[in-house]
Formats: sequence, structure tokens, C-alpha cells
Amino acid sequence: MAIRERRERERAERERAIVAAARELAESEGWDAVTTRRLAAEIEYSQPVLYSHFKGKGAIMAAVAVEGCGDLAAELAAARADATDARQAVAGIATAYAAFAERRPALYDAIFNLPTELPFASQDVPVELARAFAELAETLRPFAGDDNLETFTETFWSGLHGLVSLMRNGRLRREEHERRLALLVDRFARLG
Amino acid sequence: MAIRERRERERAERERAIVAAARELAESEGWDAVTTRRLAAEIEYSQPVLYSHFKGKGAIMAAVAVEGCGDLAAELAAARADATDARQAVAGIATAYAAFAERRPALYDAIFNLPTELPFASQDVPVELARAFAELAETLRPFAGDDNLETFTETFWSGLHGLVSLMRNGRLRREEHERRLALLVDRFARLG
DNA sequence: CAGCTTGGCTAGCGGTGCTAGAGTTCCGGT
DNA sequence: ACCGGAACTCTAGCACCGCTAGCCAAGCTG
Repeated sequence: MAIRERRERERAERERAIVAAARELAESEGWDAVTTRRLAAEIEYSQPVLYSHFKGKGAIMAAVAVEGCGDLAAELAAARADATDARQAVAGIATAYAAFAERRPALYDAIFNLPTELPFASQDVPVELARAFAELAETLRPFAGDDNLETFTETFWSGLHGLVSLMRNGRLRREEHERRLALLVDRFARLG
Repeated sequence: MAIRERRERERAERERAIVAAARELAESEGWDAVTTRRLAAEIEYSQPVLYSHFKGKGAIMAAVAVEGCGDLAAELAAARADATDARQAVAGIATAYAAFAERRPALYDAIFNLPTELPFASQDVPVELARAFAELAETLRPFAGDDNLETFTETFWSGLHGLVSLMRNGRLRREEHERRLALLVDRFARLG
């Protein structure tokens, strides 16, 4: 019976290795370099093994995305904790958000840009993502005014997402990045 | 000599057919359905012909994107022309922008989301895209205040882009769409 | 020890973007 | 009027993709 446990342990370990390999490969060479063949070689197993763990490549990417949500949530939480006042908290969390997207573009894409099927605006949203959203919402609460907090947060979040994703593929002038960020924060972190 | 002219005319016509086929196929079945084989079948030529017109699939997509920019610019201009006052102009152009993205998702993706190499924040940005941006900028001018108009416009544009692209792949609750749009407009179309 | 279950492997399917090289058609000079 | 050469399009194929059927060798169970 202990053998079965060892097997399950090894299997779980292998699954972690797959996700880790996908993440590292994506971060170092981009998602185009993440192929099932390459992934299989990385974990030193054959391709079909991947499909005994995940339904397909999309599911592997979704797993990486969920992991990334945890990192994002942690960084946003840290930024919020460091803030000295409410307005500065918004600026800080916005900067942290943009920095995350810039530092880990592949991870960011997996979470927000790629047409992956990870549940979002539904019941079973990953808890890590909910945490990240909650960090944003709590930071914005003092400024929501009469607006619904969730809607207000979604709108601000969209602004951040638009800024980072448009800049990342060259649609915006990089040198104006911080000014745009400050402008966005200024528009959302004001009373009345 | 006239024969050469006819040839060139036919060649130009064929190039138009390629872009039109790519656009129609993308709009009706999504970009995944746009393959070089399918495109070749559509224009009733063999695959290599495509490569005598364009450097590759990416170049074809870029051509579609440029065409789409023209449509977007026209719709934004129409919305601005219909406006009765400055604030309503912003609301109208925002609605028009969102409507364009919703009505022609494939075209919108080609312009803003796909990692295509069409020049953007550089010197030789397509004139159609510059027109679309200028429509936004002129509409926002009354509200830019002390901020640089171009930076201000980029930020508002990012907000719009974030809203439509996050909603389009299920990251936002659809039923709140109009409220978010109104909220964004409210934050940017105010004096002081 | 025999038989079955489990699980990883090889090999391959149908698809992709793209290209080399053959073959055909047509133009221009004699 | 004809023929050599240029221009152009086609067939066939390369290397890769995500994914899967079916074989084969282990190891557990009676």
C-alpha cells in the first residue's frame, strides 16, 4: 500500500514539474516556444504523459496562469501593505501591477490575454485571482463614492490592463508610461 | 505596354481579394480559421501566390488591420460629429469604440491584440490609425486640463481598450458593461 | 507462478506556415 | 513568324504543431 502512496507522490511531483517547466520556458522564451514536445523533453518523459495529467496544452497554460495569479496577488498585497495613506495606496498598487506585467510578460499573458479557458467572471474563479481582485477593491474602497465597488474596481483594473497590454506590444510610447499611470491613478483616486 | 498595365491591375485586384478574403474569413469564423491554405482556396490560387504579395501570414493580417483602422476612424468620427456637447461627445465616442470592438471582434484583435508587427508608436504609423487617435484626442481636448493631450488620450484609450478586451474574453461581467463605460467616461470627462 | 491491470512508449494522423524546383505561358528581338 | 528567355504559377514537400491509437513491459493479485 505504501507503494501506491509513493506512486501518487511521484505523480504529483511530475505534475508540478510540468507546470514549472511550462512557466520557465514561457518566461524565458515566450509562449511560442512552449510546445508539448519541448515540454516533454524538459521533464524527460514522452509527450503522451502530459495528456495523462492535463486535458491539453490549454489546461497546462491555465495551470501556469493560476500559479501566476498567486504571485500577482502577493505582490499587490505587499504594495498595499506598504502604503502610507489611501491615495498613495492606489498609486502603489498601480505601480506594482504594471511592474508585474512588465517583469513577467509571459505570466501576465497567460492570466489575461491568452484565450485560455480558465474560469473568470463565474462562480469558480481561482481563489488566487479573487485575492488579487480583492486587493485592488480594498485599495479603491475609499474612492468608490456612490459607485458600486466591484464595478468601480473592474473599471480601474481595465485601465491598468489597457495601459500595460497596449504598451507591451508597442502601441504606446514607453517613455510616457509613468505619466499615464499617474494620470489614471489621479482620475480614480479622488474624492467626489 | 497596355498588357503590362492590365497585368498590374489584375495583380492589384488579386491583392485586394486576399485581404478581403482574410478579413471576411476572420470576421465570420475567427482568426484561427484563417490559414494560408484556406485563403488560397478562397481566392482560387495556390498557396505560394500569397507569398508573392505578402511576406507571410502576419503581413496579411497587418493589411487587414490597417483596413480596419479606417473603419474604426470613420465610426469614431461619425460619433463625434453626432455629439451635442463636449461631455456627451466623450460618452458617444466611447460607446462607438466599444460597439466597434463588439461588432467586429476579429478586426479589433487584428488591430490591437494580435502580436502583429504593424508600426504603431513610431514614425510610420498608418494614416488611418492616426486619424482614429486624432478623433479621440479632439473629443477629449476640452477635458485634458493641464495634462498633455496626447498622454491624456493614450490613458483614456487604454481604459477603453482594457474594458473591451477584458470583457471579450470573459474576464468581466457582461451585464455591467455599460455602467463601467459610463464610469470611465465620468472620470475623464470632467473639468478640474 | 499465471494473469491482469497500470502506465509509459513508439509511431503516426491531420493540420500548420512556408519554400524549392518544375513547368507553362507569354513577351520581345530577330 | 518564330524562337529564346523572362515572368509567373503550380505541385510537392519540409519541419513543425497538438493530439492519440495501440503496443509492450513492468508490477500487483489470486
